[in-house]
Amino acid sequence: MKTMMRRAFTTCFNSNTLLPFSRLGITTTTTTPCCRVIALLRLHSLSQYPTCPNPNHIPNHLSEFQQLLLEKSRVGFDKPDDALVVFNKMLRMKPLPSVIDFTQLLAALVKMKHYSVAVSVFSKMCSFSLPVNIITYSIVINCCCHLKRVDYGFTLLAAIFKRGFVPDVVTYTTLLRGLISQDKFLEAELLFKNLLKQNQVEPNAVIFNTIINGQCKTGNTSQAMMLLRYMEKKGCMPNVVNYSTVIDSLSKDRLVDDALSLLAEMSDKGIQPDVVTYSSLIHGMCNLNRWDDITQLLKDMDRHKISPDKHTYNILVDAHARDGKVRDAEYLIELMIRRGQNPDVVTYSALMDGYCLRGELDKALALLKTMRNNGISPDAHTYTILINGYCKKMKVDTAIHLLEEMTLKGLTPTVETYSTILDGLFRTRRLDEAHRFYKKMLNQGVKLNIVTCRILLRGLCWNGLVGEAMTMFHNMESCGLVPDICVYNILIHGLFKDGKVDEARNLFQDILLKGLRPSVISYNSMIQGFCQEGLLDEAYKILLEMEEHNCLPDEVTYNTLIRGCFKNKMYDGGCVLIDEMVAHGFKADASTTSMLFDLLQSKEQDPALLALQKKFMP
DNA sequence: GTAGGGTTAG
Repeated sequence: MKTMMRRAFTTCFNSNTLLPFSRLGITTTTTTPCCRVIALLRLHSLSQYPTCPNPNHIPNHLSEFQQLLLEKSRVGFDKPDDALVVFNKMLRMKPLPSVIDFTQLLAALVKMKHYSVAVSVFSKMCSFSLPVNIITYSIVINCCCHLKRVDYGFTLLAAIFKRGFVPDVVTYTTLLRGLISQDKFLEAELLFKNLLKQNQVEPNAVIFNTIINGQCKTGNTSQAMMLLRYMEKKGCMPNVVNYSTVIDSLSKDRLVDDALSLLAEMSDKGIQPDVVTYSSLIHGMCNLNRWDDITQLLKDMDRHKISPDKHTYNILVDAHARDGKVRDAEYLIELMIRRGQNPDVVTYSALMDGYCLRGELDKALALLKTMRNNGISPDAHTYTILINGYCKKMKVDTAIHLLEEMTLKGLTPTVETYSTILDGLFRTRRLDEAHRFYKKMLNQGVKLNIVTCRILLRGLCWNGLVGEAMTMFHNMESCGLVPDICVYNILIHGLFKDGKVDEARNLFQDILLKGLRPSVISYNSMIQGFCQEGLLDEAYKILLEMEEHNCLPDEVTYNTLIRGCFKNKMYDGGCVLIDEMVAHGFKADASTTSMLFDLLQSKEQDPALLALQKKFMP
């Protein structure tokens, strides 16, 4: 009897309904697509790397100063004072070193990231009336930008004009980058437009890319694409960096097929893609689990004699680790070492994330030690991954201990670190501690982001404090945080769970009023809420509304509604929906299947139920 | 020949 019923299921719902292994990313065969990726990498014929020139070789035609400087820029200025020693030596030289020599000193300091020292050397140069030129100024403006003082950069621009120098395209590019890095993209765009309008600069691919990149980073990839077209129209041929920037942004937006079109386009135009172009695309494909495309891209790289670099390997290690394939990730790391690409903190953190996702905390912890033994310092992100692993296993005390440890090691916990622990405290229902911890993180000056808000709202709802969640929701905008669709979804779910149907209904209506689009999760939450309350009519109306708003129902939508029908003894409706679901290519999930299983065994004498039993038992 | 600005990984 049971076998017969199971057979009925398999014909009706296709196979592996109960255990959709492949969709969980768990595969038991050995010829998975990602294995092919690894096999391909192993066969990659491009393991020859250009030999580096001997870094210890110092040409003997350099001046005494230049030798000193070259030495310093290689070993680095241990203390900023070293640079001042060199500077003072230069001041005593006869004849006085040239403007190029002094500018080289600044450039060497920039290379060591001693931006503030460079600025103070420059101001000394000015006070001694030493010669400077537009290049010197551009370097110092760049330092100001790195020190988050783009305003000083503009003060220097004024000084440039005052002294009769002419800012060039590099000067302006530096300033634009400074503005963008300080979230002043609109100002940057305005300045750029004015520079073009007034013919102040002859724009090149770099300055265009600065703006293109700014548009990409502010979520306007389509505008970046338009600028790519515009620069070409203006006679400035886009290069591989311009294309790679847009391709990367498209890949991040999951528009990988558009990214592939751009790749084809650049090849048509004779612009050779490089390892960055391919790595960006591979990253995009990894996010969508499009393993066949990854294989194809790696083949293309091989054909074009482009070797994967550390970034490429890190992307692949991360993709495998996140897919739970830690053995493959480990193997990729071995492979990258053999290919001369040294794994770094990003590589090992990705692997650690894989261990944590599988709950293999011992391995994750052991990896932390391995990293240290290999001279790689775990950073704040590494610790956050580990902390997240412990929180997900409900071992919040260990997580808090790790937070203390990282602080002792001089690492600054980020908002992600704190949010992770907060989530752990909520999950373990340690409400008082969550509250205290939240206050503490605010006192630390941590700036909340939208993810923290989601954690707080979900934590409050989860613990039956929907009222507090709603209060927080109403205060969000005063903190400069705009609720997104996830926030609405969390609250709708919470309100229904608390029986607050009217409030949930109102909030759902607010979504459109706020100019947001309900996601499939929003609709599913509404359907689930209405079904729970026995409001099947309203639940069904939501399904129709989805179709009106071009939001395709998914497996969860149908399963929720079908279970709602069964629970409310609407067997006919459930039956129709099952047919519709199967017609859309979806299957019953485990919970619906077991519910139906029970119904088929039921001895209840409902005519609709009998019809249902007849339908599923041949 | 000589000094400055651009794209990728958690």
